Amino acid sequence: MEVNRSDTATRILEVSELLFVEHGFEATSLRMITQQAEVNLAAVNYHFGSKDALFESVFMRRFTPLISACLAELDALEAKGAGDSIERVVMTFIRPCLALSRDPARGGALFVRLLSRALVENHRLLREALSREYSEFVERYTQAFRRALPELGEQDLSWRMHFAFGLMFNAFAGNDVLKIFRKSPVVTARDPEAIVQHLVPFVLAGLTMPASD
Amino acid sequence: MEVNRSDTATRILEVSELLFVEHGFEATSLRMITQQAEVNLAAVNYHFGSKDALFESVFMRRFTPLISACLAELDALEAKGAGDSIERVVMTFIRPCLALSRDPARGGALFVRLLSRALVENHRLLREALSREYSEFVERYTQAFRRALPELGEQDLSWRMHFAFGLMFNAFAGNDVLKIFRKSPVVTARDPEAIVQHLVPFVLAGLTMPASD
DNA sequence: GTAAGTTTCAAACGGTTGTTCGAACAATAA
DNA sequence: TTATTGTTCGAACAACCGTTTGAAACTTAC
Repeated sequence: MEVNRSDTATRILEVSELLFVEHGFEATSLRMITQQAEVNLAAVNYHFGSKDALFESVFMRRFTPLISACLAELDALEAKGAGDSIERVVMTFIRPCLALSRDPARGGALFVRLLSRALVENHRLLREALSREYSEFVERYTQAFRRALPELGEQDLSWRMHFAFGLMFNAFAGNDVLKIFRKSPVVTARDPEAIVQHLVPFVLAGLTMPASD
Repeated sequence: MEVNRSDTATRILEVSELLFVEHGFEATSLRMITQQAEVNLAAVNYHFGSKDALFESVFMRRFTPLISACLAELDALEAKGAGDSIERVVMTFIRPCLALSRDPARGGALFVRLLSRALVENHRLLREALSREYSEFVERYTQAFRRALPELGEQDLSWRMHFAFGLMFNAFAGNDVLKIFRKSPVVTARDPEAIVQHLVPFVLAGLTMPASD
């Protein structure tokens, strides 16, 4: 039956998202997942086929809409002829991330951490899928950045995009490298709006400084 | 005998460093390590006690000297009265990282990736050890940044340090989030000097922009 | 009602995990 | 030399892994 199927499957998806973020893919066993989701052990293989396929489902469920939202914002910006404002281009990426972080079910916020983890872990299950299906994302943003920062050479442009996206991904993922060294985090507030309020000027300062080459 | 012991133990350490970076802690089995290091399976438990303890040894072997080197540079800078130059303060962190990245045995460069992985994975084996023994690191740099950027409020200062260190850690770890989306990396050169050349101005731009609060 | 199709369930599969053990070996010291 | 200590080795341990299976339970359609 459709309702039950969906019920079990999405319960698995949600618990998996939580556990994958908390312990990582390898350290999360199907038994941990199915116990916490209160479903039978065999349910994962029945509904998703394998643990690997489950991970892809968990990931893509959030990732595809996020990428689409960013590109849609970029489309809209360029349509109204405001594509040469670097701040606005940056915001087309920030806003969908912000929306995810605000997800009332908290699943979205979790996912940003999963995304960041998957990227630095260079996950074997995602390497092909990402470069195959989402190279458009990078191409589009490279174009957009080039247009909004016309005074930069290709070298400068590459480096600054590299730093800017790394910074933004990590900021939303809440990867506070300093927090880990001491008991109380440097920044107590995890409020996504507060992040953006400080993150955007920082990123823009780096992006708009005078060209080096 | 001392030579043999060290030989086996350090061979384990070096292979582990490589495999932990490549596959992660959980996905690296003792059998993979001992096979590649050409030592007996039981050698790990004999020399290190457990897989967990091995990880701590692998990590601390590089981490402790790195932190010490940074603090020594900071000491030297303040001793010669140049502590109010934010660029020089930043460089006291950059230079030891750079030295690690240039390690001819390549172990150092690998470690920076391991460090970054461990930080975003928030490794259970490191959480306590780091905040227990290395809070001095954060304290010292917070002081140094506060002195070099006196016009900033505490809020601004926290955020900017948060962004700056996240950026620097990721840059040295070579976590190119854009690279993953397409076949050829945005930045082909992995040359540490080239990284620094572009990284430092970017970080300084964010750190020195006008205060927001 | 019966039949067909879908989903759940307990149990087991073969394989791998980290760890332990005691014997074998090597090296040092008396 | 013998005794002692530190190290290596193969074999085994119990526990856990992802996956499969076939029967039970349930839902839907006729």
